[in-house]
Amino acid sequence: MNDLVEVPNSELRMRRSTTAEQIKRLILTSGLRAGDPIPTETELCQELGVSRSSVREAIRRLATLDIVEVRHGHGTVVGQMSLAPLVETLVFRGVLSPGDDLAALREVVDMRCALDMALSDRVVSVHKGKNNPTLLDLVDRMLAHAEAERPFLIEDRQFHNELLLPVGNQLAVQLVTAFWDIHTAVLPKLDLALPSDLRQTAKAHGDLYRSAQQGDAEAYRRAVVDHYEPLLRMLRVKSRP
Amino acid sequence: MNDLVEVPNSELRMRRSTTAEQIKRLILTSGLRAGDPIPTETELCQELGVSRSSVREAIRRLATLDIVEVRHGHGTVVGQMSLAPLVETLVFRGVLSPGDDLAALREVVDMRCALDMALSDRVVSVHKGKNNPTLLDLVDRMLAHAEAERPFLIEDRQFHNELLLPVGNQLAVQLVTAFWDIHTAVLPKLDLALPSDLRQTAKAHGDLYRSAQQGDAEAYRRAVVDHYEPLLRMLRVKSRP
DNA sequence: CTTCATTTGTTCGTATGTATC
DNA sequence: CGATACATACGAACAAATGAA
Repeated sequence: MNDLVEVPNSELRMRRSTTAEQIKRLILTSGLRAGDPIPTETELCQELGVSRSSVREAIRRLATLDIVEVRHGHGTVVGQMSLAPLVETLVFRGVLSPGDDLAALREVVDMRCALDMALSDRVVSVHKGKNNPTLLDLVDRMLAHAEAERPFLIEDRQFHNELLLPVGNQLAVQLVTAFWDIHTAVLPKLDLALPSDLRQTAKAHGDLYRSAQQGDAEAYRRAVVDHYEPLLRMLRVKSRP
Repeated sequence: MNDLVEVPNSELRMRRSTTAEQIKRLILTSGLRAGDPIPTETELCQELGVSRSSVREAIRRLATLDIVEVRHGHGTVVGQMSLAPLVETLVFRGVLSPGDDLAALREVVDMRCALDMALSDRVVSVHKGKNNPTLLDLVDRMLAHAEAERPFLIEDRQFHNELLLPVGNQLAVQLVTAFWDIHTAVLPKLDLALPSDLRQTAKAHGDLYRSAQQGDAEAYRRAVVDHYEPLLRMLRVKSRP
């Protein structure tokens, strides 16, 4: 009965899951870069031969991955391909807390620490003997905020960003920043008392930069451990009731 | 004519960007886990008070992030929240090669190496003195394939997976696997001769496991460097014409 | 094996909000 | 201010896949 039905299925399968793929290929073959505009929805409908809704869902998919960026009333441009999707996925996994209490968050902090350790030699070598006013200023502001008993999330995030920027690996910077985002997004959603060792945390950042500037890799790695140790200890305690 | 339409605008604004958020909240408040079914599209339309198209686009977004998984003709279930979105984003960034030749791929391989180095102590400690038949078998098969001049991607991927599994950090395993996927997906799409030092690569894997088993962290780290060195060298050469 | 209900996939038409000129 | 182009949203209809009766 259905012997004669020639590949109606695979035909659809080829298209269904690949409307987004076709748009990606179009971006590649057109040599577009981040920020360049891509064809409008109606143009894509004609070029790809699919309906408006399909194009919209495909664009939604690509926008979710930050491969394109939709600007309401203006158009769609090629995106920055950031790690935003990674952040959203892992934040949700963290707040879902799959039975194992805090395991997801602990793994995120664990990886932050591991990344900092892995990059320690390079961080130290690029900052050795140099003076970075931005980092010095950030450390000062963190110390001031700590004295005033106020948090300093913005400075914290920017500090880690600036510290890794000169190593020359964009992906590394983005990964560290992404895990920072995940960490700070998940932590408040779980109703546990924040450590709030503000002074200790601010001081740890100062130690990080100072040891890097002095070219002391061992001291830098000790500062990394000090930086995460209170938080990791709290997570371990909380997760073993 | 439309004077009676009360606040259609702000109402829409509130909902527009949060249809996906509402579904996420529904998953959380319902205490659903990976694999559990979520309401059907029509049910979500009623519960959230939006059209089917909006629900579909929201679900598409969540499916892209692997927060849900859609099964045609069956329904939608909570997803695994894997790192698939990270892989797709970075693969595309890799093949887009933004002017800087091979820089994206080089950074990915660089991060693979950094992750392996960061986890070296833990890998060595969990394998020290133990016998893992799976890893031994994988090394044997890689050596056999190398002798027969055939690639062994499947064994390679599984080797790194098995090697890191016992460290107890799911995220670390997934990150390493994700970067492996990105690396092997991007490399063939750039038309450059693969190194194809099959024997050397197979031998490097044997060295990795052997040094871990013997508890020699220094030897393990040397094996990591040997494992990536040919590829990194090729990338550096190719990118500086 | 067939039939049927359920669910997702695709398409079309229409109306509305939004940004640019 | 209007005009145009674009994205956003909704609803209805039909196609395709799945699973159970």
